[in-house]
Amino acid sequence: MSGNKSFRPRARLPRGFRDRGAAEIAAERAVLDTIRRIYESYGFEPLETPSFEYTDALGKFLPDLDRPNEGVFSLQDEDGQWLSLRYDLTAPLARYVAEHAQSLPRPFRRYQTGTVWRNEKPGPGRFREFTQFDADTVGSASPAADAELLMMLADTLEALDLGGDYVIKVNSRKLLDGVLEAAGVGLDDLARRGIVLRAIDKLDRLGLDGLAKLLGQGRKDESGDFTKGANLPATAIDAVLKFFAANDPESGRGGPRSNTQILAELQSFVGTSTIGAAGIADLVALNELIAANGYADGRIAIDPSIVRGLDYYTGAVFEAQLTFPVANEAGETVVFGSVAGGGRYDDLVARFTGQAMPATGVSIGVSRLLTALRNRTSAQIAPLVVVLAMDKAGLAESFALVRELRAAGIRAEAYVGDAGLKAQFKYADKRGAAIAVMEGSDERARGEITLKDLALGAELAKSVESRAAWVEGRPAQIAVPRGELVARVNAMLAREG
RNA sequence: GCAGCUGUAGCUCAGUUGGUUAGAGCGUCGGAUUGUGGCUCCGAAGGUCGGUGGUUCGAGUCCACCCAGCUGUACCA
Repeated sequence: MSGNKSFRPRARLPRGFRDRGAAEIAAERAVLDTIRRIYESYGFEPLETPSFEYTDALGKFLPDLDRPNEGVFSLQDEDGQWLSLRYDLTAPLARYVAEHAQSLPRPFRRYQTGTVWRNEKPGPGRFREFTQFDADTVGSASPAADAELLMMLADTLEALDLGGDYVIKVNSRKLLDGVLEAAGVGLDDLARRGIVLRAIDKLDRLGLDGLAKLLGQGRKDESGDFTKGANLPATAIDAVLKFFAANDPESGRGGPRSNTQILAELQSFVGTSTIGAAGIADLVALNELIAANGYADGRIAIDPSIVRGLDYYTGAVFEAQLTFPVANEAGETVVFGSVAGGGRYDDLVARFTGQAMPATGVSIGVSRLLTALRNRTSAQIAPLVVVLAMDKAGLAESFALVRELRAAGIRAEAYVGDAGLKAQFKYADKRGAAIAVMEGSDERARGEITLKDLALGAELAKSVESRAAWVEGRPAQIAVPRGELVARVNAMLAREG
């Protein structure tokens, strides 16, 4: 590289990764603070774990290959062991609990936020590096633990001003297993079960027709790509389709139906399946709790078509979807996944310990949520005062001025560039500064400073016609005694609101 | 991975049936104005026309392959 003088690296970002500026950071902080406030009010306590874990602890080794799955970013440690960047916060939690089970209270309820990484193809609202905010309850098999998380998620989304713009859909993997069992798909037929579950997951996009094809021979999409089907017998396909036709919460018999109505009709579809009956019992218990607390008003809705991709889920599964269309930078409406999800993963800790340890959790996709809200929210940033550099003699005094302002709790900076005054004003504009402070030789001689209200000045500039008048008039600026700096700045900021 | 669409200045785009030196707006920088943001005027910088090969007297324009981006789809262990 150094041998080739003409080489210049192209300044560019790896795909799926993003730079984030002041506005987005402020917006994310606001969201994180809100979520944290709600989670803490529920009594969850914080936990942090490292970005890297041993790949086997994440369960990301390819079967029969001494190599991590491509979906995680991995590297080999000096001793040859594989490390991977965490792809969610749940697997590290399972490792943590397995490592410290003896000393933790049970149920153990913790929250955690942080960056996770997935080496996948990026898309709308899908990044290779993003922020999640999780809460989990480990050590309780009770539907009360799931219900609590659902209600807390609803409270959180409300606190994020999403009231009326989301729905949390709940299902149970046990229920799905029961339906499949009743339809003749054995629980041990993992490959076929996977295909069927993935097909069900696409019901909202493909409809019953698409689902029927995926359960049978397969389906060709508009682009001509063929997706292999599950090759179920016709009777099984009928049974599954009937189940979803009857339990579509949207279209079923004219409008959305209540959780109780849906639950009442589930029984006939699981037949004699024990696991199916258990799934229904879980959902009934869960619904009683949320209904008694007023959350079954459409915010939390039973929806038997919710599956979730991760295969470690064992019981309740849920996801929060936004109910308004999301547009990309080009203004096109785009297919946008759920902004939060979760469920019960009763076997994840036992992977390490061999001891049963039921657990359930929820995860908010903070990055995706921020993308969806991009055009709806703008976080407030404290106003900025810039002290301009008039001449070298005043530099030390500039720093004295900003120190005074900061001591009074005002965000202030001294201009440290070397451009002329005109450029300094442009700089202050670009920074979005509220006030510029000037103390040149004229002011010093009189023991004064000059304050300029930049927002007001910009307003007044619209009605100024000649440059001479604009310069001479010096709109929106006043000379005040040096000693009144803080008081006058505060007064000016107060006027801005 | 599969498919469709799109690649021309920092950004948004124009560029005729292939024809001199590839343009505009915005933005950037400088000046008019050596201590005042806006408006106006003047000037400047900024381009491997995504890449390679081909057709042609001549290619930003036509052809082939490749690359990248977007969107959808698949996969997401």
